[in-house]
Amino acid sequence: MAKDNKVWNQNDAIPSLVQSKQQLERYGLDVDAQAILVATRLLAAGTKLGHASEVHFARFGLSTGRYRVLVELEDNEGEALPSQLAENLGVTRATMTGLIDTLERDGLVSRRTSAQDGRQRSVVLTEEGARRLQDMAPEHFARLEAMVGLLSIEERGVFLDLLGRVTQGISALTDETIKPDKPTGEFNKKQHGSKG
Amino acid sequence: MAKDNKVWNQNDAIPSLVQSKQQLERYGLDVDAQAILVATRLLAAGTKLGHASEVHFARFGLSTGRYRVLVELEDNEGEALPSQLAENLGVTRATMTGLIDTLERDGLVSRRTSAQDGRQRSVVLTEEGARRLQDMAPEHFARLEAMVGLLSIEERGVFLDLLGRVTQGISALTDETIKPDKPTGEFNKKQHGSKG
DNA sequence: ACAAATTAGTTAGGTGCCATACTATATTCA
DNA sequence: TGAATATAGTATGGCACCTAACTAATTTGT
Repeated sequence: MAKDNKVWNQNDAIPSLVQSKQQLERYGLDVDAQAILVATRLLAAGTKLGHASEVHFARFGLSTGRYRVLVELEDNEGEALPSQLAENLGVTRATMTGLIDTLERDGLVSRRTSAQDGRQRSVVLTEEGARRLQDMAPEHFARLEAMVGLLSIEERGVFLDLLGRVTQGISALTDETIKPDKPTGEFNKKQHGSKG
Repeated sequence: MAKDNKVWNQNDAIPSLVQSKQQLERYGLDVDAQAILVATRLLAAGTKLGHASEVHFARFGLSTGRYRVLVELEDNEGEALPSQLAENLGVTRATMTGLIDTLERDGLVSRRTSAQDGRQRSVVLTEEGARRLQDMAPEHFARLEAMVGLLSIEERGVFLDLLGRVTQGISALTDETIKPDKPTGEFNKKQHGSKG
């Protein structure tokens, strides 16, 4: 039995160009292997990022979503409606309920019924919530900075540009139909707002 | 009722440089705002990617993890051990059990007890599993290609390089301690966020 | 005024993944 | 030989997030 020294990094599954080529060959597809490589690496990075983000915020007793709720509250002068928060964070109202539940249980936010509209229960950032943000900020931002520490200032700008376009491209995975490959405009996905 | 003409609804609000600056100012931190912006955008992209990936694979009755299991099996001539799969995919063995359970239930893989080692139960890609991969391949790879379609060939190369280094940097979020960053032989500042 | 429709928020149930602890088999060593 | 240990796989329980259905409050239509 092989006695590999498994270090157990998450480095394991970095897809290679050879793998992409093999796959495309296997299925008899005429697709640019490099594009597939970029996309596959991106997906792998996304998975890794998501996990790392949860690990990171868990250090401060938070999750990615709950942290974002706190920041969003702070950006809104400490108070916001659940529906607002849900929309701004891109999660469903049901998810927001769960996030707020936990935050409230931990004393980081509190719910307040609206006097004007009895259906609304606005969410308020508590002192402890604000303090949590303050306390975690140094380490949080230091780690974020370290994350891009392997890029030079210049490269960060380039990366930002490219990442922006790639992020737009993510919708190619979720769109109903496959769109023609043309790097010209941005398209609206499916509208979700009030009746269109 | 506010009827904003926000065209970017549903998607997470894209963090801006101004927001990063405001945050750093609010907490009194001396950190490069652009670095934070890049990191924050990256985290947002990661979240979006993870979700989009699940949506994408759900079209084919799979999840991201289950698809990766099938591909890994195909790369290993249709058979592999759960522990192998778990290590190669960077998930725990417990997670792999769950993935295999579902794949087996759907008839895409089957379990086979090993004659040599009674503890091992190797996983075999079934005909239907191979067919599933074949069937989904055209759309799958077309969507992947479309995802990076907003990047030119050259830009893809650049992006690949930068993404690789950023992916390495993700460990900055999960490491026990914050490591000093050494970009390309330059000391920016102290990485200890301690004020004063 | 009052039933119908709309809206805000919550509850219920499901998926994907993980950590911990457990069972069963194999190996090591006194 | 037999107990201790290591390994392979699994069961259990947890979190994050989702969709769909639900309750309560407001608005609308006649």
